[in-house]
Amino acid sequence: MGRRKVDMKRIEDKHSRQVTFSKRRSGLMKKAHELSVLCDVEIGLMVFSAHDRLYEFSTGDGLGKILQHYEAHDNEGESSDKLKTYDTEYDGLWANDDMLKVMSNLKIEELTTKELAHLERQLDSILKPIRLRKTELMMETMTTLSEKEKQLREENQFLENKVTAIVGDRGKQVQLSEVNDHAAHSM
Amino acid sequence: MGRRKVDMKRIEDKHSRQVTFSKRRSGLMKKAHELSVLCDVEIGLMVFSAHDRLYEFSTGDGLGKILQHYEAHDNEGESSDKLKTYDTEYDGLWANDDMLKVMSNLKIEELTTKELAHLERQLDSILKPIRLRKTELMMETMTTLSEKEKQLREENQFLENKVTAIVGDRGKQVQLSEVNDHAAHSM
DNA sequence: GCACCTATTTATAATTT
DNA sequence: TAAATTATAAATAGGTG
Repeated sequence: MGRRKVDMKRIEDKHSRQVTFSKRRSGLMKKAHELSVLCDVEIGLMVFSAHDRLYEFSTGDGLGKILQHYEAHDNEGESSDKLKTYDTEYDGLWANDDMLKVMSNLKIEELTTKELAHLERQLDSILKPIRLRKTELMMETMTTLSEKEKQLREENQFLENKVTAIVGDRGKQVQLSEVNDHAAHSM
Repeated sequence: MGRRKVDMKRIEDKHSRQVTFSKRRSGLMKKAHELSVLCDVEIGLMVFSAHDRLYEFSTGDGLGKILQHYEAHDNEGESSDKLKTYDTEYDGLWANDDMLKVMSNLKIEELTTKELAHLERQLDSILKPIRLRKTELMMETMTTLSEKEKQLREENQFLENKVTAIVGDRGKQVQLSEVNDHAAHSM
């Protein structure tokens, strides 16, 4: 349903895939919601991004209920209870901007495995754009310097030609060695 | 998407509701399947009809795997939207790496905590020297370019002085504008 | 109910801003 | 880069057999 028909196979272009994932994911959530409302049925939907982020939709108050329903439905119900507990108490804990402040006051030793895992993901998320930005800036600097170098080389060439034109070839030989001596001093 | 727009509320007519349920349910399943294929992601979807009949869709071999994934996931899908923005930055992290091959053959879900910890340490120790080396190389390049720039500036200055000394101040003015025109062309 | 039809609405791929 | 726009593909409401 777009400008053109799309092959039903993995989208190879990374960027397109991400964009499509975002659009179709929300489209799917919307449709799930509509079905649940129009037909008054229970629905549970979970989508894991390629990098394991969870996006979910469910009727009622959370997938938990739906999962219980599912398991009650006895589909060879596996999934031992030991992993079943998931707490919502940390939701929104990091939503504010003062994360750094909170972080610096945390006593790592006192955190649970779950909290540490959460923390680790958060830190990685923060670190990534910082590193990208650093690389970006360095790339920019290098490009600028390269251009400057090119320009200076050309000015240099132009001036050399000027000198050659004025004093002739013999004079140029002398000058070039003088230039090199001069330059060597500045290193 | 039909002969007319439909209110987003429970369809009261039993027959219409059933028909719509059937049509939209398969539409939803299809969309879930498409998303999973196009974007290469894991999806679990369960729909319970009004009469408690289960309709499900899932990638891989069954909802069981997806549910385990979900339950192991400590339900962080609801947390900080701000950080979710950076999701895309992870794309391609392994993209052009031999590591990708190794990784894709691993069944992460089947590894023990100890094995995962080991893997993590290994990855970290691989990542660190790569990053250090990259920074090192970029620093080196920038330093070299800076030095080259400095040297060229000095040669340039020297040549300019030479020209000035030979043709005098009036000639120099003319030449400098010529130089600038010349340089402008190279940008 | 199911399969097909088709006028319309909706979703979305590509493009623009 | 992301948000908005646009052109087109796809889903589907209401109907028919």
